[in-house]
Amino acid sequence: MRGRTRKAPTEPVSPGDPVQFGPLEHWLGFNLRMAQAAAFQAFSRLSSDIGVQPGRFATLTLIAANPGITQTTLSRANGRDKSTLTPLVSDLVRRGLIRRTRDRKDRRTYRLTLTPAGHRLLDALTDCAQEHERNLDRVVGSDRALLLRLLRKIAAELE
Amino acid sequence: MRGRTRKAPTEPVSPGDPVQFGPLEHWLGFNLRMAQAAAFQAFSRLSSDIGVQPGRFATLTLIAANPGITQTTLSRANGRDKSTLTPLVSDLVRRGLIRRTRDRKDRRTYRLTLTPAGHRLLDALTDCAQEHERNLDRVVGSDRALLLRLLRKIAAELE
DNA sequence: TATTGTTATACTCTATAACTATA
DNA sequence: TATAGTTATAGAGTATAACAATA
Repeated sequence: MRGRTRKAPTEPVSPGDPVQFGPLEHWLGFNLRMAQAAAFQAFSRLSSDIGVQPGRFATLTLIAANPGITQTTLSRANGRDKSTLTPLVSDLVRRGLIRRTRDRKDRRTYRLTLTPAGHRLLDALTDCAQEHERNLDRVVGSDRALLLRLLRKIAAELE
Repeated sequence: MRGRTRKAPTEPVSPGDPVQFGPLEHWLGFNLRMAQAAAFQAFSRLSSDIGVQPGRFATLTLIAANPGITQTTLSRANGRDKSTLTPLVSDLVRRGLIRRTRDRKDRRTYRLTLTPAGHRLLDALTDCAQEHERNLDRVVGSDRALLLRLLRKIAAELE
């Protein structure tokens, strides 16, 4: 098996030479990574003047869709440890985008909601996301629904 | 537009409650990220006993497919700065997986090749990747070719 | 005892800028 | 001057473990 994709050692690859991607080219895993990276960068460019990193977008959207959500629930919803949320939440509070209020019944938990400023910023980010989606639609055309279904299936079944 | 996805503030979301994903659910960008993360984690699990991080895989494959490639060419091939390659290459050399040899004509550049141990390790990783691809194939079924084409198109056209 | 959130710490991946050695 | 690679440094993003407050 070894050597399948090797060029002869007498043809070293120099800057400017075309690069062979070998078996990577045919793998879904690799192309999923490349497509995701390209899409994320494109969205970052679109939202660069909003003043909040694109990584905050999902967090703000989840708080908007689940007002009063707790930090632990929120961290589970996007599959990260609760400790990763502490600095993120502090940052969003400091910017005046979200509000943390203690639960009356259970004084261990905080309830998260968006402030009016948070809603305005999320609306701006959502506009970017819609423009981004229109760009993606232009690329995938009529296969959009199928692509969405396949991506969801991958996320669900590879748990 | 604001409030489209908000629940009434009288129903706070507690741990255990179902979480609303709001508009995220319908966006290709978000689902691309979720699918990629799930696929990467699945591959990490499969390759966990090989003793090299899955992120090294693309680097090793590119060196195998382009023996004698220089660090600058390699860094461009996967879209990262050349400085990010220095510690990565040092690590792979220290593990005896790749060889760095100075070019005779241009003594500024190094030529990278896999060692026999590097080829053996890449073969093992490739076996994992093939198993991973079979798992993905089982998820996407007969839509594999279309999915691959769409992912490539996204990566290419969103540059 | 168990859970919520915080803190301390560390690791990966990435970037920019200034540097060296060669060209 | 320009290029290949290194170094120093920094910033996201993530994780684990130990902890305080509360249940």
